[in-house]
Amino acid sequence: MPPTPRQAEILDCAAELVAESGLAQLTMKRLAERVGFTEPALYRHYPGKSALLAAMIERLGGRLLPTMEEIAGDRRLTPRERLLGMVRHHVALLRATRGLPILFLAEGLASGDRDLMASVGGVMRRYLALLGVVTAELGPAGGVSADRQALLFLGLPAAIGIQLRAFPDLALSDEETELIVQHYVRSLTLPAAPAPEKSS
Amino acid sequence: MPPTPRQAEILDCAAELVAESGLAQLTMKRLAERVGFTEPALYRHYPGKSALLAAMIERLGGRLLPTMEEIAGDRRLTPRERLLGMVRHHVALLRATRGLPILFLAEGLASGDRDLMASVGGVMRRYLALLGVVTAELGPAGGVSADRQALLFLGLPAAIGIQLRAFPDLALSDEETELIVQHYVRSLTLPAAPAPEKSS
DNA sequence: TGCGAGTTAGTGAATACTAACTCACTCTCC
DNA sequence: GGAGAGTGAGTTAGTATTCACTAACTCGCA
Repeated sequence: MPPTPRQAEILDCAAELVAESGLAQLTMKRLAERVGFTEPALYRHYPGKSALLAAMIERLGGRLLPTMEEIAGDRRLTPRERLLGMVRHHVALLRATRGLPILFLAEGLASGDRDLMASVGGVMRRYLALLGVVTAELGPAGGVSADRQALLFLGLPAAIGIQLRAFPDLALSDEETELIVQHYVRSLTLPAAPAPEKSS
Repeated sequence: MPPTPRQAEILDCAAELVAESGLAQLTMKRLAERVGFTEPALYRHYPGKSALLAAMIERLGGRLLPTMEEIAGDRRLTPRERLLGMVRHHVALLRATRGLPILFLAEGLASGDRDLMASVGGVMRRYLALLGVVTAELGPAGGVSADRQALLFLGLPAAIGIQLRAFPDLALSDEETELIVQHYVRSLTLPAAPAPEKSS
């Protein structure tokens, strides 16, 4: 069930509003104004706000997951290359959407809304599973099992997302971003690293 | 201005409520019930909700920053050891509070509330500055400048926080956590890593 | 007696959602 | 081809709920 043209227009406006001023500013009234008609008209296109949010998340997932699956399954690439490609794509999506995914996650965490967290969590779990498939090929590193390592590759996108929304003054250029992504994935996929000195 | 005993009691209950069911569930009414009296009585102790939230954040900062400063300034330790200690302490605080810091960050991001984001951002900036002091001693790594590297050490706590609140079923033991922290800091502080193969 | 710390009862604003209506457009039947 | 029914998509006006916050009171106590 792909969105109708009108639904797509609504989703576009909703994403704009959220990118501009956060999810709390996405009220049905403000969204209707942005689209250019009145509040009750929105309910002709979506049965309620949670359906609207779910559609937004599904749309984001559609921009994230298929490419992820493609990269994760590309056996011409080494596991390291695949992880690099996956993190790169995730970060690129974050930057292109001004941190939209992390805003949905933030809203889910802050509100405790079950449905919302189920939508967001569903996408994230599939993402983590894909990472886990690839880290499994690398094997455990530093005593950390493959599926725990997958969590680590969530770390950089999370940090980038936080920077985007909370510290826009620390903006990273495309080049800096690419360097950081490479440095990050490269470092975390080294076959063996020397043990650090014990801390007190 | 340390909190009065009654204020401390209120802050305790507020932290409990948030840990249990998210910041959206922290209403003045529910908080009053939890403390054991009625809503208007709260206003005898805090002039409003934002003052209450600010006090909660300041309290969290008080549990995070002094230890951070101590570790960052301990010149008996190598920079790697200091970073390890700082990340370890941050992660320990997250786990002890069931992800409280990331919930405040999430609320700030989702709500777009200026005052709240100023409180949260203030603590985070001081944290990032301390990390930056230490990464500066390490010098640039993989073409990433010292202050950009500081962002990276936000990545693991962020990932751990997300796991705590969004995927409690993936809970990490203390031992696993310590291994992950060590692996993470160790990997990201290697003096030089071989370049990864270029991805298409 | 004055004050700190509670109470009851209530206000106003914001929000998701709804009821009932209008109106243009299309399809059908003659 | 045109009258009439049905429908999709908008409108105005309103409801119920939830929230932070307040006014005005009570009560125990130094």
